[in-house]
Amino acid sequence: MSLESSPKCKIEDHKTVDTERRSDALIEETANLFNALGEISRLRLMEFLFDGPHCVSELAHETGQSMSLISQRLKILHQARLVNKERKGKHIYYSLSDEHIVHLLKNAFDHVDEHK
Amino acid sequence: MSLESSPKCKIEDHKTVDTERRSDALIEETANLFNALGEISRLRLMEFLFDGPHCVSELAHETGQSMSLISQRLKILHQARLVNKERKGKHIYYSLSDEHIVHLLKNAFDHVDEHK
DNA sequence: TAAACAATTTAACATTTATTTAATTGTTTA
DNA sequence: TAAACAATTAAATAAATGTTAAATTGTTTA
Repeated sequence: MSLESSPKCKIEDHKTVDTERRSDALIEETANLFNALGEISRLRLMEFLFDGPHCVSELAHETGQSMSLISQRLKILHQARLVNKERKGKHIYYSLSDEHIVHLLKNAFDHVDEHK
Repeated sequence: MSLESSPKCKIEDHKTVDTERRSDALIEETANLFNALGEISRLRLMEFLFDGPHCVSELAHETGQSMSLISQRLKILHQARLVNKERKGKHIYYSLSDEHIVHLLKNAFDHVDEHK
């Protein structure tokens, strides 16, 4: 932090309410969840999964993109625990992790849609 | 897309449900909202704002970071319509844009907290 | 209106992230 | 078990993003 841009106003100016702060770990994981959703192509993948489970080749086919790309995107969503992964024979099926996530996504879409 | 990694499985393999897709604009704006929340420092700022409106110098003071940095982060949150901005004298007060957003954030924190 | 204060902007740099292509791993089936 | 298929990984590059420091804008007050 530069000294120049440090605020000089008196602490008394501000009524510091000082509500309980969440742990660094919680903030970090939640930021990671949002970050995974914060990219158009990955968010589209999540939207595809509203229908139910899809395998990688299916999503690649539907979006017209390479399996490699889809797989890498799904990996990020999986690491953020936004999707589940289950192998059935040759295919690996991905699905939205739970109803909590479905709710969160629909909420966000609705919010943005209302504010247009 | 490379030809090599293009899926070769037959379309008949996949039961394409083909649910209505959201517009590119809606997906883009929603991704932008999530993206703004998808960074630790910005998410912390949002958490500070649970208390109520805070001005830039206040947030800089509370976080021990430069006003420039805080201002730039708030700008991103503001462009994503996550916070409102109101000048009162020398200070500009930022606040969470609405209850929708408060709800969305608390939801996400709860979800991540449960899955630990 | 000049000085002081609060916030923003700009430009440079460092870091992170997305995409492409090719190689590799794991599973099924002939 | 070899060939075919589905998915993942790795490495290289290109693009986007976060931070720092300095300059600038806008508001108040002496």
